[in-house]
Amino acid sequence: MFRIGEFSRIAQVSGRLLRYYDEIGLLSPEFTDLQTGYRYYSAYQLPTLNRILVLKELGLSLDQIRRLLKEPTSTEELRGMLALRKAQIEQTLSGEMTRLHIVEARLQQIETHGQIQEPDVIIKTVPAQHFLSVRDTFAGVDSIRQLVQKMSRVVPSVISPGLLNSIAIVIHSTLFDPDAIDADVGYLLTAKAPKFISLSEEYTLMPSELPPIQTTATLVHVGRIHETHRTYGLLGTWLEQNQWQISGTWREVIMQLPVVPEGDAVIELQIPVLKPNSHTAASIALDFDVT
Amino acid sequence: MFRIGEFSRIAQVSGRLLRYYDEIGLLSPEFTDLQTGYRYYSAYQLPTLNRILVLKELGLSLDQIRRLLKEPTSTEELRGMLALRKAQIEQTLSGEMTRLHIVEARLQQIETHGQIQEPDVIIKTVPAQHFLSVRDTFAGVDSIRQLVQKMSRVVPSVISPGLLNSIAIVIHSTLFDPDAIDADVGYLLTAKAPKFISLSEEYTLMPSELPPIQTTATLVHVGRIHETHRTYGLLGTWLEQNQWQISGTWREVIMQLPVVPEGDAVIELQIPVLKPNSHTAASIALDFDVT
DNA sequence: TTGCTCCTCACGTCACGTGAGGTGGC
DNA sequence: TTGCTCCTCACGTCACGTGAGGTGGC
Repeated sequence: MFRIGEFSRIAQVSGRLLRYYDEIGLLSPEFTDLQTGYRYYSAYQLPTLNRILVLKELGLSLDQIRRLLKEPTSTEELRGMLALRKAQIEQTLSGEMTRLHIVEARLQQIETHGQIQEPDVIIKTVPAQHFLSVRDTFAGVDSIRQLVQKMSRVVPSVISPGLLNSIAIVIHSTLFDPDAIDADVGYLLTAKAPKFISLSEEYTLMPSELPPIQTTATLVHVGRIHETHRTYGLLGTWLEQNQWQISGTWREVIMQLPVVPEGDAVIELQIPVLKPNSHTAASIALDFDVT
Repeated sequence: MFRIGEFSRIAQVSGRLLRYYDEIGLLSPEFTDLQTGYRYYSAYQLPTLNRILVLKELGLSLDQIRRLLKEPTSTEELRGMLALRKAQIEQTLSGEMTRLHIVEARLQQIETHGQIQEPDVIIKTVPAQHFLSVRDTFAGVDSIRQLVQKMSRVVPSVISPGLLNSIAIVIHSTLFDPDAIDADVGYLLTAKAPKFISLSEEYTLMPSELPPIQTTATLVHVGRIHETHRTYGLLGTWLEQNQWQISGTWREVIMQLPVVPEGDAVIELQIPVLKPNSHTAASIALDFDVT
């Protein structure tokens, strides 16, 4: 019989760990003195402790380990647990790989440019949204800007402001011709628009539903409305470097119009993307050996 | 100005997260109504939030991120943080790889043998230890066993039992010849032995210090003392499969002598090992792409 | 006025590490 | 008797998630 200190030294674990395992019923000492509370472990418990440590190393939770030790556990069940665990490891592996790539890219950039100027691109999912917009082929970025300004003045007085979210632009042109931009310009809504709205003789806002996008890369532009091209450039370069494929209709969500006449707007640029297939984590694991 | 709900929807994070970031001073709303406690965020805070999310994605802690955002942070400092982070990622990567290998091996074994019988090998470090032992060339495993029995009867009456740890055997023979085993047999001690001790006319226990071992593979044998060969076999096979290299003098630590005459002993087998070089995590990262 | 949104506690997560303050064992 | 070991709380870790119970805003 060993007291906790000896047993912990033999197994090279902390006493606290042994007490904790006792507390959660994972490994209790063979005998506990009820008077003093002293725990006494037997050498025959060492294999069990070692099994626990090995399974923990594999990344199983203490709860899973307890179940493995308690019941005789069918082979099927074990296979299931291991397969699940394998999938988990592969996931974290692939996540860590991505992270490593990005960290390395940033380090690289510091070396070459001595500067830190990576754009904060966020990949996210956007849900379906109600939209109330005008579609037209605009003669330039500036005419879009003028329409946006006009809407922001007129629409809130026509529609209950509680229904209105941000102003958004959906760009349909696939080739970017600065003199002929096919786009929808309008308001994102919190609920379905009841009907169309005439803004002027020229423009009528029509209700529609924007489809959801599974993965879209977003980058926030802070600056003049008509000067988003630089930010688009950053976003495009980033996508290329991180091997994303552009896949659908671009959107711009205007979070904030300029507060003072020539001030900064805040616009979220959204470009739908896809990740092209490549190696799986499993195929890589085969030729990987640890240092 | 957005209330917390809107802002959280725009950025696709939970309200709780925003409140938490406010609480820890990472990102506070531009304005807080002191009467109601309502938080109001500005669109101009979106880029900051996105920067936080990106840095978090890289695996930096919120504390590191706060420091990055607060001070203008020198390039040097950032380089340091990223380099540290890179090393961390490579470490977890290599750890996960090992885990994946082991999980896969176990799954493989279930497929082929339908059984689970992997030995619970533990890699650990053993510290330097005081030793009091007899060195001899023994004519067989059984004569070692007899000496061990004799010591366990005689020594505790000669030396204060508080000084004694387990009985251990250090095997010097490099080639295993069952009829001529060069070994030290004796007691591990809790403190330096004051002097040598005569056990009989034939044997005198001499004090020494066993050197520490950085990495040693251990496996616990439960069974007859002289039947450790099967357990050695398991340990050897495991080492081979996991590509460890055997590197030094083997040891056996007897945790428990048989309680009844032909009963089971508990013996920890220790084989010093080294990991031969192979790919580094970095070199692998190069040809890895994520699904 | 009725929902909806926001607020502040406060506990839970996971596997222990780290004291504090007190007692048993040789 | 003096150290050394062991004991039981109980808080801390990290980054929030998840209610509970109550209130502001339109």
